[in-house]
Amino acid sequence: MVKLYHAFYTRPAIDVARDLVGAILVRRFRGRTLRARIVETEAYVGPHDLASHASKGRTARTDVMFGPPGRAYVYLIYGMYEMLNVVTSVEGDPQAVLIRAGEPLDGWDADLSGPGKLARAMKISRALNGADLTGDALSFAPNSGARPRLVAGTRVGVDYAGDWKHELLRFMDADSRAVSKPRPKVEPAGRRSP
DNA sequence: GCGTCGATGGCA
DNA sequence: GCCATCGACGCG
Repeated sequence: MVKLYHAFYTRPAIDVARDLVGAILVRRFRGRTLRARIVETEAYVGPHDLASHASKGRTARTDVMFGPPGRAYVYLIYGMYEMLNVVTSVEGDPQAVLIRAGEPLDGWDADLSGPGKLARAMKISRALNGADLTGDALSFAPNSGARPRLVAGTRVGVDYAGDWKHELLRFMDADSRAVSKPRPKVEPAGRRSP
């Protein structure tokens, strides 16, 4: 299967975030392969982005974000959920894309409609923090089907981020039902219940 | 359908 | 003390 390589990740997080919607996440775990079609992402665009962990500076946790692109940044949140991110841009410029939701492939039945649920179901934990995404355990394959109809929204759970909370840096496949819970407040044009 | 709340641990 | 979350629960 075709794999995305370093050139794909060596770009601004906003571009990578948009291009990852529709791409395939491939996880190899104990001899099995789990695949999912990504339907929702968020971009964290640099140290000046107050919603980004990198705005706190380089620490033990955020160290991977400051390293080379094309690696996984996985952290624990709320004491029980792991979040999968992809490091982008160039070394020294901490940008990343959060993988928020996906649809299981190959007849696999799973609920991947949220970043915590996706990571748990795909056996992604902090053990993969820093993992090279061109490697065997975790990788992405390009979108091979029709390009998804993209919609943008504000990022979830970043009310503390000042003006940055209003930025439209969340990208979703408008036609997927697996998009995570806080749905964008978008009314379909020309239709309303009586 | 929507608002509220608690779980649970690492981090600054 | 705060989280880039989730599921359970109460409501009417």
